[in-house]
Amino acid sequence: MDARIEIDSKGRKSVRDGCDEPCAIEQGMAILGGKWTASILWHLRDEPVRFNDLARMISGSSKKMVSERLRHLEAHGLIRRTVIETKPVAVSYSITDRGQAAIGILEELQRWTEQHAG
Amino acid sequence: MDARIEIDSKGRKSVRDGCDEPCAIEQGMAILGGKWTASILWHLRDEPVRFNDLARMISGSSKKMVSERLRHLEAHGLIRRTVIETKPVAVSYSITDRGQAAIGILEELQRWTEQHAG
DNA sequence: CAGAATCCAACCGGATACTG
DNA sequence: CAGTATCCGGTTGGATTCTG
Repeated sequence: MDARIEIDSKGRKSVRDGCDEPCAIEQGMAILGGKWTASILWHLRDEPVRFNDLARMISGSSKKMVSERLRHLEAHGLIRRTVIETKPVAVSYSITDRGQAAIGILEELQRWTEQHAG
Repeated sequence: MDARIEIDSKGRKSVRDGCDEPCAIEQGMAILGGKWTASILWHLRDEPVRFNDLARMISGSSKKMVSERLRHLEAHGLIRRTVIETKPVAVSYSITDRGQAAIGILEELQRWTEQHAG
C-alpha cells in the first residue's frame, strides 16, 4: 500500500503509483485500507471507547496493532485521543467529522460488496 | 488484509475480523485495496487495454504484479479478459458493470482525501 | 490501565529469466 | 505478445514481555 517516494528534477517529492499525478486514491487507501482500520473506525462510530475495551472488541487483533492503527488514524485526523486524569489514567478514543465522512465511504463499500455477493 | 476463517458450531465458515458478523467491508477492501488495483481499474475505466500496454502504463509495477491483480479482479468479476486470436495472440482487459460501480467508490475516496488534504 | 519494546515467522512484492 | 517461475530481501504483524 505504500507508494514509492521519488525526488523530481526540482528536488520536490512526488508519489509514483501509476495514477495521474500524486494519487489521492492510493493515499486514501493507505489511510483506510490498513489492517483493522475499518473495524476500529466502526466501533467508534457512535460512542467513544477506551483503549483496552477497543482492543478487546477487535477480536483477532493484538494491542500492538490497535495502538499502531490508532496512532495512524489520529495523525490523519480521523479520530481524537482524550486523556481522563483519573488513577489509573483512562484514555478514550472518539471519531472526528473527518472520520465520520470516512464511515460513509466504508458503508458504500459494504453495500457494493453485498450487492454482488459471491 | 486477510481475515481469518473459522468454522462455527453449525459447520459453516465465518470470517472473524472484529466487525459484526462476516464483514463485507473487509471483503471489499481485500478486493479493492490490493496494491496497483486502483491503478489498473482506473486505466481500464473508459477503454479496454492490452496486457503489455497496461503493464507499461502502471509505472513502478512489474508484469508479475499486474498479472496477479488482473487475475484477482477477474475472479471477482470487476474486469473481463478477452482473447483475440491473432498471431501472436492479443489479450485485452475491459471493465465490467461491477468494476464501474467500484470506480464510483474510488472516486468518493479520492474526493474524501482531497477535501481534507494534509 | 494504556501502551512501548523486542523478537521472529510468514508473507509480499521486485528483479530477473524463461515459455508457448 | 502474454504471461509464468524462481529467487530473495524487506516489511508485516502476532506473541510476549516490560513500564509508568
